[in-house]
Amino acid sequence: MVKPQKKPSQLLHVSPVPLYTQIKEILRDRILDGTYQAHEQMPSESVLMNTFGVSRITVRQALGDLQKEGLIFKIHGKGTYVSKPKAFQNIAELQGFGEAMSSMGYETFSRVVSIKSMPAGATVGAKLNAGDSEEIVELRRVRYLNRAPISLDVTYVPKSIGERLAKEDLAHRDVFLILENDYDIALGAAELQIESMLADDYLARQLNVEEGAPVLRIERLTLTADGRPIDFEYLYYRGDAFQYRMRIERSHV
Amino acid sequence: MVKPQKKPSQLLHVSPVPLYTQIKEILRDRILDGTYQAHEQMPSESVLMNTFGVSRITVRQALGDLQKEGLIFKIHGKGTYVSKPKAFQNIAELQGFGEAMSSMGYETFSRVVSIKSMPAGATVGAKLNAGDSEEIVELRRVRYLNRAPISLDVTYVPKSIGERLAKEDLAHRDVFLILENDYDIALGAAELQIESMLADDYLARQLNVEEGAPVLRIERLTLTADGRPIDFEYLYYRGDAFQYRMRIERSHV
DNA sequence: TGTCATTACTCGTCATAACAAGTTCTGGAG
DNA sequence: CTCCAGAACTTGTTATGACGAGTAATGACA
Repeated sequence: MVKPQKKPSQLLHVSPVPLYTQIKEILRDRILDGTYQAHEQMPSESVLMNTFGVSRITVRQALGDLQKEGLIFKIHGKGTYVSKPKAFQNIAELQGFGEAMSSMGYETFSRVVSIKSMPAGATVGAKLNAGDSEEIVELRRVRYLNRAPISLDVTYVPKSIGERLAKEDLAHRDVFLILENDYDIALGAAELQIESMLADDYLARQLNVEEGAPVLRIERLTLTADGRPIDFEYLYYRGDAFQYRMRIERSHV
Repeated sequence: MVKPQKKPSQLLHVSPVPLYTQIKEILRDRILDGTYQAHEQMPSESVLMNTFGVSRITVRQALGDLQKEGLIFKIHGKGTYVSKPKAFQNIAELQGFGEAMSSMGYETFSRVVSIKSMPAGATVGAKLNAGDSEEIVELRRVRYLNRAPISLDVTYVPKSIGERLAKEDLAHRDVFLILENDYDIALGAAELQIESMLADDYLARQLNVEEGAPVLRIERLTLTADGRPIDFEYLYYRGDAFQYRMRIERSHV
């Protein structure tokens, strides 16, 4: 029997959005607007079942999602509680190189080493969700900080974007900012992978270091807000001259 | 009706560990040992129900947990697939080494190289908000992943905490988890600094690499939830054997 | 008064059942 | 042969029911 609801709220049973999502949103609102105060109580599952007129499974799925978000936590045998509002946003923020440096007051510019169209190949193709033989654009730049070379950036973007980027002032403008401001592409998250390696001959020349010097190698795949990969880069930083800094938050609990 | 199991494996129905956890472990093992190959299919839910002799709810809970761990992903209407092992591991979340690795199903342990009390000194003192001559505890551990040395951790904590830690099972337990669970210290954020360097003689011996091999050097200052520094570490990772992965979000929009 | 068993609450686990909503394949109609 | 409807799969959502396990308050007994 699917009795929609008697007294309770305006849950839509025929809606395209599932019940547990609707309940999750309602509860989240109540937490954020203070209806449920930080660090105590929360109606029990059976109470929520009655107020929303749904089954326990549905309530538990809503609560489970909120727990994953870190908004609430549960204690077996006692109840469900509202977390302290601490863990809101990751301070780990996605920034381009120039963005980060200029916000710290450093003078930067980039020298474009090369920019060319080529087949994606297996590795890059997989990252950018393109076929091996699909044409993409590779952009190589050396970034300078206070006139000293600091990193080599090898950037891969889809051909459509690469051809537009080629016309831009890449020496002074950040790719991230061009994508966002000029092309109206909302950026979402990035996946990073960091490792340590030794400079080979090519890298050593570009970064003006000895061959065999330590280099920080970062692989970065940037995604748009809706999750499509749009920019894949290898960043080779001089190990002696740069430190990658970030701040990360402990999840919930 | 609680029919234990007919043909299937050795699931313990009376065990203190829930069925879905047992199934999760079994499936994770099969993924890690290659029984289920990367990036294609996985038995469907109904197949798993039959093979394990459990209900769909139980299977789904096991699969859901594995998905949260990033080992698998699902496609509505198609099936469940094994993630490519590269597929990030997680997010901008503060985790200890063991925590991160064991959640991926790897076997880890630590060898305590030394643990001693000493004056903080200028650098560490500044990080931990202590006077130069204040006594602090230094803990050196080599972390092993599948029996191979993977990193050297040099940890500095206030004397009061260090003396308690000295009595703990540091070979198998994460300092983060001890602080949170046993000492009731809520952790907040951490500040990281990453750079690339070459292994010196001492590091080379500890990590079993050649002198001059690339090493990832991470400086990490961990703060409690209320912002007090509590743990300052230098982590030296073998550059050839480990990659530091993370996912960060674009802030504003 | 102090101890302990009972009870009533909480969340945790698991079964059975049904339908919805995607995907893929197949077979029949044109 | 092409195209499209439908079957046969998949995962997604939801209901109902039951018992287990942890917590806290009650009340009886010593």
